[in-house]
Amino acid sequence: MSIQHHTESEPPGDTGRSGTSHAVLGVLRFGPSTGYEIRKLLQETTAHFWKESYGQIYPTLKKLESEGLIVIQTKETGGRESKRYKILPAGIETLTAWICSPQLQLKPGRNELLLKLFFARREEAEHLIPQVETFRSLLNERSYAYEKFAREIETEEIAPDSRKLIGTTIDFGSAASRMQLEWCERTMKLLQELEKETGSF
Amino acid sequence: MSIQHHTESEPPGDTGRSGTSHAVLGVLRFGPSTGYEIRKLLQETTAHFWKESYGQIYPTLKKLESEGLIVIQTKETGGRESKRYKILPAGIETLTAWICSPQLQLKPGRNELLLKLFFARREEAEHLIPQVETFRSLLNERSYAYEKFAREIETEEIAPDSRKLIGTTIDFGSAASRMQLEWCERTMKLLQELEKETGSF
DNA sequence: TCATTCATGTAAATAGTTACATGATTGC
DNA sequence: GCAATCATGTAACTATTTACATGAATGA
Repeated sequence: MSIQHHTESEPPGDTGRSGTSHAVLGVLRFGPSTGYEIRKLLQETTAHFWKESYGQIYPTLKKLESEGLIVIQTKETGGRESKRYKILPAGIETLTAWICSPQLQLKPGRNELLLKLFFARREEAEHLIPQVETFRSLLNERSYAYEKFAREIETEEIAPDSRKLIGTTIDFGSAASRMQLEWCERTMKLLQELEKETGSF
Repeated sequence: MSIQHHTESEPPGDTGRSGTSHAVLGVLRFGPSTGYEIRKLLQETTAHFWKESYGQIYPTLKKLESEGLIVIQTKETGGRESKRYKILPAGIETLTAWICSPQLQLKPGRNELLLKLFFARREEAEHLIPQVETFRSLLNERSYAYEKFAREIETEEIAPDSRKLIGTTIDFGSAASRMQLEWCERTMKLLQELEKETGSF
C-alpha cells in the first residue's frame, strides 16, 4: 500500500525566511500596526489556515527591523507604550518577491483524529464516535464564521480586487468545512454500524 | 472581520506525549518493526495527514523503550544490525488510552498558497496562476494515489473492521483532494479574469 | 471600582526538519 | 560491479507553543 506524495528531495530554495515574516509583512502592507494588532488581525482573518503567537511575532518584528524591512514609529501619545511598525520599500519588495515566487511547499499538517481512526480497532470504535461528534460541532461553528466573514468583508473599505483574492481563502475554508462535515456524517454512520455489529451484549 | 475558532484557552490535558509516540505505538501494534519500517509505513499510508522523519522516530523509539512501553528484539541474523521493536502491554494501554481519550486538538496547519492569496494585490495575481496550477497537479497525483491505495487495501490481510476504519482516512483524503481540485478551478478562473481586467498592458 | 482589552515581551519547553555520516545487503 | 534499498543514528538548526510577567487605558 502506498500514498506517496512527491514531497521528498525538493530543495528549499528560500532565503532562510520563515512563513512568519511573510505573514507579518503581509499585514503591515495593509498599514502600520503594533505587534498586538498583527496577531489580532491574523487571528480574526486567517486562523483557518495560518496562526501566529506573540512568541513568534515580537521576535520577528525585531528581526525584520534589524534587516531594514520595517521601521518603528513610536508615537508616545500620553505615555502608553506602543510600538507601531511600518513597512519599508525593501519590505514590500521582499513580500512581493515571496508572493510571486513559484516556490511553494505543501505541508499536509497533522490530523490527530485521522491518526486515531487509522490505528483504531473495532473495540475502540465506540470511543471515536463522540470525537467525530466534537469535530463536527467545531466545523459547524466554523461554517457560520465563514459566512459571517464573507458578509463582513463586503462592507469593509478594501479594493474590490483584494476582496476577490481574500474571497478565495474564505471559499477554501467554507468548502473545506462543508466537505469535512459530509465526511463526519459518513464516518459517524460507519462507526455506529461497527458498534452495532459488535453486539450490544 | 473575524474568523475565530475556539482554539484559545483549551488546556492541553495530555501526558506530555507528542503525536510521534502515538504514531510509533500505532504502527508497532500492527506488529514488530524496525525504525526504518515504521517510517516507511507511515510514509506509504498516512503521508496525507501524518508524517514523521527519522530524526524524530529514532529518538522516540529510545524514549518509549526507556519508559517500558516497547522492547528491542535484536535478532542478529548474520551480523546486519537491525533493531526490531515490539510493543509491550503497557504500550498497548497507552495507545488505546490515547485513541479513546476525547481530547483532540485541531491544528489547521499552515497553507502558504492561501497566505499568498490573502495578501496578494491585483498586480501580483498573474504570478499566482502558475502556483495554483502547480497545486492542482500535485492534487491530481494525490487523487490517483488514493484510488490506488483504496484498491490495494482490499487485497491486504487486514481485519475487515480495521479496513473500514482505515477506509475513513482514505475517504477523507480523496474527498479533500476532490474539493481542493474544484477550488483550484474556481480560483484559476477568478485569477484569469483579474488578469484580463488589468488590461494586457 | 473592576473587568476587559490593549500592549510588550521573555524563557523554557517541545517539536520538527535537514543534512550528514556510515555501512550492509539485494538484485540486476 | 553497481545501483538501490535497507538500516541506524546524530547534530544543528528552525520553528512553535505555552506560560509567565507586567502594566496602562477604557468603559460600564
